[in-house]
Amino acid sequence: MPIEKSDLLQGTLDLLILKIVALGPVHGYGISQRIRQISKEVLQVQQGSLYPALHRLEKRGWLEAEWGQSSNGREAKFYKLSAKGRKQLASEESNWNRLAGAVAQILQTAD
Amino acid sequence: MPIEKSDLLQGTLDLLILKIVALGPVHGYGISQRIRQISKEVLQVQQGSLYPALHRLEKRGWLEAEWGQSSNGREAKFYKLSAKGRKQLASEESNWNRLAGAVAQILQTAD
DNA sequence: TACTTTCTCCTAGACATTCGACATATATAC
DNA sequence: GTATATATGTCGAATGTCTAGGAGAAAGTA
Repeated sequence: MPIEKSDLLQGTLDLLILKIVALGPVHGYGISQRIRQISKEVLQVQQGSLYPALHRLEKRGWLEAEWGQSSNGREAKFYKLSAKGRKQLASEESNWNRLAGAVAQILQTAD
Repeated sequence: MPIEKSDLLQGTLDLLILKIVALGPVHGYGISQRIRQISKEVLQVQQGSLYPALHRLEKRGWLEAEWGQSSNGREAKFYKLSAKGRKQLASEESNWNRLAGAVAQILQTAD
């Protein structure tokens, strides 16, 4: 019964989405599945977080959306990275490394 | 001129504070200094984040506070970890490792 | 046929956290 | 006497995430 903490590290959702989309066009539902799979069920995006995030990223010009057909013939909105999005991803990735590295430093202070 | 992103990874502030306090009694101002120093200026806690966080952690019973004198003779509120706080730190630390590891996995997906 | 699950999109409201700006006071250095 | 560093705090706005809903179409099961 230990309370399971949140399914994400706050503030990393945009980064995760950009990274997944960078691998090739995907629809929203597919993004959430891939995040779960690649992270071996550790990370999990709720739909109420996912779709607002996608709209946010699209509005900022980092993602471009287009309706198409998913692998089983259903309508789905596919996202791909824009040039701006690629830059943003690089920036967020290095920022993550900087900050996560710094947190690691603090956690490693001998005690 | 690239916009400097935030000074913290959202959601890690409690963990950082607990970890610093675990090293020995400190006052709030000292906590923010140590976080900055150990992280080599990468992480920085704003006062508007720090004090509410300290009160929050105290209210939850993870920190205990006591007024005393800082090294230069001024009044300062010193915090130390409670037993509950030690457990919480352990839990947050392992949670961080889990989640940060999962993020790393996603960032390492070959592309 | 009817029922359930899976896939796919979406929004609204509540909640917690963080930030920027402000307010206050003492000690030290110039 | 004026500025800087030390020290604590509050308030309001902005942001992001979650819970809890709603919707429909396809596919699998009874």
